[in-house]
Amino acid sequence: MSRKNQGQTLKHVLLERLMHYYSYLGQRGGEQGPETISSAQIAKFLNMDDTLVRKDLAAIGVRGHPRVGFRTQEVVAAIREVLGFNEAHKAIVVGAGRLGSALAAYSGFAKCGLFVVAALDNDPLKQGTILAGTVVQPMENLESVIRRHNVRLAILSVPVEPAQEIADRLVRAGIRAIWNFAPTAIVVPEGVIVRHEHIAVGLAELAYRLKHSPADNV
Amino acid sequence: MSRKNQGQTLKHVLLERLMHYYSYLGQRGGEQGPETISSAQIAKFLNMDDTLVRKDLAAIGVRGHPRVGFRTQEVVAAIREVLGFNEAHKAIVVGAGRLGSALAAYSGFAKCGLFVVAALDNDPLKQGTILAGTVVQPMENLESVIRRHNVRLAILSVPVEPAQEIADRLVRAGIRAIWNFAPTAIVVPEGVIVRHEHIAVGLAELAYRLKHSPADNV
DNA sequence: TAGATTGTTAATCGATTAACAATC
DNA sequence: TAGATTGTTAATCGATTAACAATC
Repeated sequence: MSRKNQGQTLKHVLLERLMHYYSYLGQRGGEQGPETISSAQIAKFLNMDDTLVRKDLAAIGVRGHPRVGFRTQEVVAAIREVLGFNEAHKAIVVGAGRLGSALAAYSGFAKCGLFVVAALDNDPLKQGTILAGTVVQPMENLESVIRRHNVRLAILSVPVEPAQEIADRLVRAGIRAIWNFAPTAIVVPEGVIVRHEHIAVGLAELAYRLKHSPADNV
Repeated sequence: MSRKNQGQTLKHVLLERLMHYYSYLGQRGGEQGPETISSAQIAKFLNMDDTLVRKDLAAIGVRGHPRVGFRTQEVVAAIREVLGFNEAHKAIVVGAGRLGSALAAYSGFAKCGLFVVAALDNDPLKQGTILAGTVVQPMENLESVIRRHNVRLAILSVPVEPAQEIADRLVRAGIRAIWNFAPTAIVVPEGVIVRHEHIAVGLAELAYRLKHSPADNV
């Protein structure tokens, strides 16, 4: 029952901004916070233009109120609806190394409707340990876990070498989307969603700014 | 000794694309890989327009060769130079939880000139353990470690609650840039660089696409 | 040479911002 | 009411793409 955003596909950058609004509003108090917020307040916090905030919110069907601003709850609800946070997504974490276990245990995902139902690892030492409320399972169980929990999303946090092979296995097992934290590109058939999370990308900006910052004249 | 990019500040999106070129070329073989590459090859892999690749490379002063393409080594060298990967950056990891230790141990940073020289945590159980080749230190040592190693960059991976306070301490101790993995905004004085790495942002795109993917008609 | 590929100008496209009327 | 804030059109700006001449 989407509001008014049928048809057009929302742009990547818009989705990101919506997520920033969402997390700002959450941080600001959510249910208990102020009941309304103006586009200017949001814009100021996120260092952007208030017109753009209004445009974005209009794009997902939220209407503001002159002199009052936007009702926080309406904004939050609309973003959740548009981003699909209302249908609880079950996910498995494949590869329970340091990063994988950090992701499995990350509590912020629940606010976005993401629930890690299982973690798997091929290291016998990790198997059987408790992570995110469940027991770490051997890789052999991959297919059965996916089937049993009807999982559509996999968080891939294995080393580079086995990444592609495991991705293939995930796809064969019916996984519909892969959130890839392995620092390598993986190839999947058309129709399967992949998002490559490239942590070092952030370093490009940091290193560049560090190099060019005024106080840098050694 | 930058090539020809004096004056203008490179845009965020350009920096990101440079990083993507860099990691593609690295993945493709670096030193041992093919000696040249065409803008069309890069563009195809990254799903973009080849003109944009040429524009980007021209912007950082790399010249291609008609009929031949770009010399891989020249491109790599120019990106390293522009992004500041040639001056080795020392970093500390503050908060050696799962995410922090994953970051401290991540081997991909070295290719970008980033070296983690120490990790700190206030958990006595973690103190003294080995991480990234060094001993995890108590938080009391923060200032002395920064001074001793002349560290300018801090990777912040502590819980939300103490994040701001620790950030303040980092700034007072002379840290010039903070790479913030705590899921909360932190405030720093002008002149200090902060990059907030917001992992859940990626989820916005994934959840949205999962919701709107064609095969989703349950 | 012919042809592949670059480099660059001009055209297009889309996103952001400015301006301001509408609203409560 | 007066004034704060939205909603929306028009203007601007910048980024991407198309076209094509230059080059080896």
